[in-house]
Amino acid sequence: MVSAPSEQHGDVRRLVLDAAIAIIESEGAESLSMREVARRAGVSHQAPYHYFGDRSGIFAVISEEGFSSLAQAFRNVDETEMPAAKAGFIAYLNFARKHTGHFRVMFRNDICGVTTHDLTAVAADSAFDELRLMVERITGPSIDPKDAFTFAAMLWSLSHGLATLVIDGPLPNKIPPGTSLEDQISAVIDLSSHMVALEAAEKGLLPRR
Amino acid sequence: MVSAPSEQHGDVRRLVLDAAIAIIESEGAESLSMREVARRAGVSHQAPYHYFGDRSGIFAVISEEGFSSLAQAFRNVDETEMPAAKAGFIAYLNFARKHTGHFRVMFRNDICGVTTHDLTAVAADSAFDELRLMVERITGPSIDPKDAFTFAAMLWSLSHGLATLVIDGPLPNKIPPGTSLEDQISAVIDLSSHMVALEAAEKGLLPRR
DNA sequence: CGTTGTACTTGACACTGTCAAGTTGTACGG
DNA sequence: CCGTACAACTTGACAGTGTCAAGTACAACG
Repeated sequence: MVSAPSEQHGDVRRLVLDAAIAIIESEGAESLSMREVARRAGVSHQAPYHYFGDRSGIFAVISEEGFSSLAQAFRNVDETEMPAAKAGFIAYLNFARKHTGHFRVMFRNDICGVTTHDLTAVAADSAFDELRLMVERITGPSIDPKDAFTFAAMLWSLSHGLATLVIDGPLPNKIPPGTSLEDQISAVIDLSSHMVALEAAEKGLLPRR
Repeated sequence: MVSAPSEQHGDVRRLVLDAAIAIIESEGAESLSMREVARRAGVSHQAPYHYFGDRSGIFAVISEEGFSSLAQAFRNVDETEMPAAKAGFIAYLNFARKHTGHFRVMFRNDICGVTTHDLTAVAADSAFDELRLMVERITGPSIDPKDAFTFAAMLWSLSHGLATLVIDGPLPNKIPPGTSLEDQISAVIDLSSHMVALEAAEKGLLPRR
């Protein structure tokens, strides 16, 4: 019979996973080597292979963890202090900056295979469902489901694009003199949430409050 | 004295570059190997190294090409038939879908080093400048430069997020039953450009026409 | 003809992902 | 207490990879 994972078991697995995430955070997903991961975790070069099957397996688990964590972040969004859209943007960007290792992997079908690994796909789905719930909180529940999907996709695009450009893209190199990156980011977020509110209002969708 | 590159020179270089782009397009940037590139181009395993220095060098050149090409795409945007914002979104998405090999590399600092390779950085800058010019065409020239930057960053985020999600992200797996991916994409684009127009109008920035 | 430089090629090395086969420990049925 | 079974690893081997170093072929120039 299969026994529950022992502490040791969980330890090594976690150790390996954290080593991988740390490498991705500092070096990028490209230069992650299973053997280097093993070295940092203090185990043999085959231990990671034992837990994750192959290289794409470890990426898949990181991706799954990331999507679950993102869904949780959406769930925790507190829209009492500011418009839901703004809170959502901030939550998304914070997630990307805090969990850069995860974030870099989550949207890379070529290495983690959202389509091929079932658990990852499920986690990604639940994150998107959470986003759709947030849209309903922005627009009210009267919105047509198809419009809600479109709205959610738009919000996701906006959040995701901003986060990607900030983390890996050329945007930080281009801030005009006299302003800081943080200033620019919050300016973009303010502009975006204002714009979203305008759109919702024009559609007759009242932001609840 | 340095002679102009001979035909042969350009041929091999182009051959190598195109082989690399083709591999990235079909397999992703992760699994690009210099030796496989060389094999496909029919040269020795060191020929690519000769032209591009190292692996990151070939990515840098592809990235540079991509940004130049993107700048050109912005320049070619024809806003006589539809609002400039909408035309811009479509141009961006078309670029990403048509030049997927380039696009996958352009926003990956970890492998191509926008910050480290000067030519790439210059090309990225000129693409962003082109985008800012487009913003002025949307809002009119009266806009404050700082606001123009924020506006441009927002537009870039929106375009980039959508393109990324469509190409590599989980969005295509999530289209609701009864609609096609193309339908959803154009719905998101319509929503986005409508929203941008609202924002511009509210700011008193008239879309010229 | 000799030199110089470009455009490559051949050879070597340490490192990588992965397959195959061991080893260790531990839980459990008898 | 013994045997067996299975998880949790380790050790060993192999083809493939990026990159350094050293060659070769050949055109241009003096």
